[in-house]
Amino acid sequence: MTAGHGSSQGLPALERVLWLREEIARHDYLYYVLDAPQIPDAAYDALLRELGELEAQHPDWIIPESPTQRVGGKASAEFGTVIHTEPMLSLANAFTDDEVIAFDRRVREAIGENAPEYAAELKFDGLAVALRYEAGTLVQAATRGDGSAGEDVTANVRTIRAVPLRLTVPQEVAPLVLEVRGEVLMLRADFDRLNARQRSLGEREFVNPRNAAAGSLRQLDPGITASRPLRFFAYGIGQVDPATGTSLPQTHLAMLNWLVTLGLPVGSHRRAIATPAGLLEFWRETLSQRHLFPYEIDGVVYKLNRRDWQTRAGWLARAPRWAIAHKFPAEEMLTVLQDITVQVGRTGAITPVAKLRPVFVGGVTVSNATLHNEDEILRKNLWIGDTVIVRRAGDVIPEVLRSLQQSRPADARPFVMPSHCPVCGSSVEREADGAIWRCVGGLFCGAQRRQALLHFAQRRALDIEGLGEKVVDQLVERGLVKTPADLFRLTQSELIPIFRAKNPAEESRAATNLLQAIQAAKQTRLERFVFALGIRHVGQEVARILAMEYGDLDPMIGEDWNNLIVRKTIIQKDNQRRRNHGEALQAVPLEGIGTEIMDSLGRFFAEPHNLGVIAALRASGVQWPVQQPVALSSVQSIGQTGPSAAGGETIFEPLPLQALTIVITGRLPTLGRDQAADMARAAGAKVASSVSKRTSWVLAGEDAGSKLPRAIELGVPIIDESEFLRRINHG
DNA sequence: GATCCTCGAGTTCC
DNA sequence: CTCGAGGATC
Repeated sequence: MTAGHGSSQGLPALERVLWLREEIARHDYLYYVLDAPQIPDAAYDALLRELGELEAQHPDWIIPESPTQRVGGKASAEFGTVIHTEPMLSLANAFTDDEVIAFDRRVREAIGENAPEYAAELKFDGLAVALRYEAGTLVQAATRGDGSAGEDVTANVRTIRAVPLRLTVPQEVAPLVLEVRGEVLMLRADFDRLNARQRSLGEREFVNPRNAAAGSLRQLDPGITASRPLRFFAYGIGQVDPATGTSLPQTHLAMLNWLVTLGLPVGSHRRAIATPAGLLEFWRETLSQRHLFPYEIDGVVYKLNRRDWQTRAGWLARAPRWAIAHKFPAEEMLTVLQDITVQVGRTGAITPVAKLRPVFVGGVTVSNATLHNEDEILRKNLWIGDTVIVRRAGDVIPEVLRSLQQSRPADARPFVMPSHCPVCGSSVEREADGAIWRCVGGLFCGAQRRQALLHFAQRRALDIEGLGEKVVDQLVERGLVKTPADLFRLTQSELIPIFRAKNPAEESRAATNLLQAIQAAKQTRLERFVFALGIRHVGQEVARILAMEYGDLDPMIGEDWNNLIVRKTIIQKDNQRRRNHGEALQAVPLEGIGTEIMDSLGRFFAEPHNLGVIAALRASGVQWPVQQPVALSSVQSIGQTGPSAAGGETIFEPLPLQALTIVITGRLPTLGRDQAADMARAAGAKVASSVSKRTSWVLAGEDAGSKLPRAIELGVPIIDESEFLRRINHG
């Protein structure tokens, strides 16, 4: 009879707790993995409640893997960073049958096998995450981030009931380390219910299940995540310990089956396919069933099934060569073209814009779409009032494809290009055979002045942080700013009313910040300044060439541009002759800058108003380091025809990327794209903006666009950032 | 004059 | 990202 209180009552209770935990995990498995629940939700909730009550009586029995511990955890100030030991790669995309057939051909060539088998599965439209299990217990969850490092979302992922906190194998035989990769998403039905709840609470609704899932997973308070109905589906593995690695299933599909046995949900629509025709058939079949799946999918994925062949096929920059995502076509929707308005751009270009009855397409609501120019409207035969087909081209920009002529209403009317600028009333003109109408108002036109200011302040120009559309509109409206030079005369008291806020301290802080940003922008570089001026045909590239060749602004202003046009034309004609005769060529001034651009420069610098603005800017303290003019044109390729540099007193150390032309695409893991471009140029390379057969190689990062398939098509080598850095450092 | 390669300019939604 | 147009070359 000694103190039996704890043990006599405790032991059966402990057994009950252990049994409840196992039972709940079993029902989670039945529900989320096998999609075959055996008990009603109410019975499941009763089990969970009973467990909670027992644990409340015996807090020392609580373990982190208990299903009651999914909810809760405390909110954090920010997410930690997780480095992915094995980078989380993205997949190359295919949009057409031909691209899939080309993929199959490349795979067969790469592995030297004629009839490889593929695993075909769904491409979930959610967020990629990596789950790390150690000895069978979930220890960490991370988002993909940029592929090499993501955010630590462990507390949030633990609340997702489809994610097992323990793998369903005895601890002794569980893998030491197993990183499971998959997608977190929200079912369409759950999404609808969540939005209904948000509506009734007066909270903001989510635009689509993907955004809802992303927003829910990135909550700093895991309690909120717990209240959101998230799901998880595994589709692959990342890091594993060496022992597990050697005993993994041999094929991708077998590995997915193995993940199921570990208690992980895997999409059920998957199969082995032997031929490219079979892949295309799978795609068509899945597309036709798209709306039967309870979640959103944006395509299907094909992977080489045998894992040893995957290794043999290898990796290409940041995507595996042995897998491809075959995307579904952009969704097309019908809506009404309610009106066509026009916008006035920086150069006065009048651009017609379609005003659409808002339509939900490709995951967002679209109400505007550019129509490019008048000819485009005529070509597509669009009338105001027409029913039109809209889609999101690529993955972002809305596009009006065509109108349904048969349903044109009686009161439909054609678009008429306005004869006068809608903003300033100046006349609107179009060059002889140009496609674009322009307002001739120049800086008299408010729209052009506004755009000129925005251009001046933009990141690639003087980079004035905080000077965006709203502020510029206010400044122009209040008559505080007419030219860029006026920006540097602004005072604190003038700015305060612009940042009208409830709290006066906020106002003055915002004003101070803007003044500081303007102050900081005074110290700039010549190429930025020349670009910022907004001279017609002078973009970043031309501004760079000019800055290099002239070293300072005054020689540009002083240049006799009309004369240079004539001189350059003569030299080019003469070079033409020399080329035919095999003679050495003369250096051409300002390579890449022809008659039109020079004419534009000449007219800009001849305008007293422009010179006045430039003078005022410099007087306000805008300055740049003056460089030694570099005669770019004299060192470029023309000298190579003969053995010219024979005598050789001056031996130039060749730069590591000398004479290469490279193209940069996608998001690089550590470098900014501009940063990488500067490094490449410093190393002697030319950085081009599009891929051609003359491109030496393409530096590709995450989410590379159309340049990557183009590079593959042209057989241009593709490298990633680390290889890029190696080449820069070691030549 | 034709062709290929680039760059400039404009753009949507959150 | 896409289209239009400038520039170089044959």
